[in-house]
Amino acid sequence: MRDPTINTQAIETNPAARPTGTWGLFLTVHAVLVSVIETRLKEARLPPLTWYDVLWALERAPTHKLRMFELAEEVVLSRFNLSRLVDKLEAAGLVSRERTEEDGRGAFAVLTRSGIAMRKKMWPLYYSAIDELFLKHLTAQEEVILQQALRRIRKAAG
Amino acid sequence: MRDPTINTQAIETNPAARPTGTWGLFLTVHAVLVSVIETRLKEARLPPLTWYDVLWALERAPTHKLRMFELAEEVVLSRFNLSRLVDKLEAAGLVSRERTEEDGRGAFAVLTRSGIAMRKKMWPLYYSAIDELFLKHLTAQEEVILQQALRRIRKAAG
DNA sequence: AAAGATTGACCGCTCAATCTTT
DNA sequence: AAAGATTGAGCGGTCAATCTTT
Repeated sequence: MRDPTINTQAIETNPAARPTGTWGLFLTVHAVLVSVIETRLKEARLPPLTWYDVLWALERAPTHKLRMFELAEEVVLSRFNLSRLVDKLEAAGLVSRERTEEDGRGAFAVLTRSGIAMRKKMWPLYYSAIDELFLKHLTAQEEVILQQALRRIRKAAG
Repeated sequence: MRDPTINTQAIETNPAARPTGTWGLFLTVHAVLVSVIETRLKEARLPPLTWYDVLWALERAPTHKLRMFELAEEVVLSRFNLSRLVDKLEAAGLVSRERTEEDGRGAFAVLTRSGIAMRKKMWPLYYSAIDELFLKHLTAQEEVILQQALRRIRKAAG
């Protein structure tokens, strides 16, 4: 007997279609919004979202610096090749590297003043895009529900 | 006078933080789930999500074929370089190309039997991942609310 | 000239290999 | 041997230039 939790018939005729289905919508909305935001950042001659991700992770850290492996845990967009991403931020003067004293292997990424300034410069555009494209279309109640659900999903996925 | 709709103070001290905030959670959940699903597909020696996207777009089409520009509209993940993506699917025997008769410029991407078979082969793994990682964590009511909200957001973003 | 599609060049992501220190 | 980080190779995405047909 087949697994009763899965209806094969329905599965084959009604897959995660692009326009229909909650998951399909989730993928589509993500793709569209990120694309629009990246375009706006580019038009304003500002760095991409991945840079913001790193800058903000460092700014949240107590001393504005993190070990590379700690930074990798905080950053979700492009967790790999962090070394090279930090290379670029360093070349742009937004972060600097610091070798650790206690552990010869270790390296810190440290936020510079320019880095703080850049994140603050990016934020208004980023925030207004999030607000206009995303938050404005949710009622307060919907936002609470969505946030709870997303937290649950994230926790379950590890 | 400053734009009263934007509270600069709040903005600077409470940006779209990674762990906090609905938008940050949205980004994180997307990144984590897509990553897990891609890993599972790879482990099962199945093609990536972008291929599924194309295959399913063609399968939805009445005659299992679409003009390239039509396909570009249906597909959301990687809308650009569709030519090369179709190259790969063609090399794998999952789609074939057909020149149009009425318009010498035109080209169709046509789903092959192997293409249909491959989508059907991918779907159970894909579906069970969606179910386990995403749908299972939403109540029926939450899913309805989420779907409505996402539709609204998508419509507004064009 | 404009539409439809392909190609070339560049950049970013991903993974495995490497190097250093513990 | 294992942890921390960097480097090299290859793949995939992005944009502009190109080619053909209308």
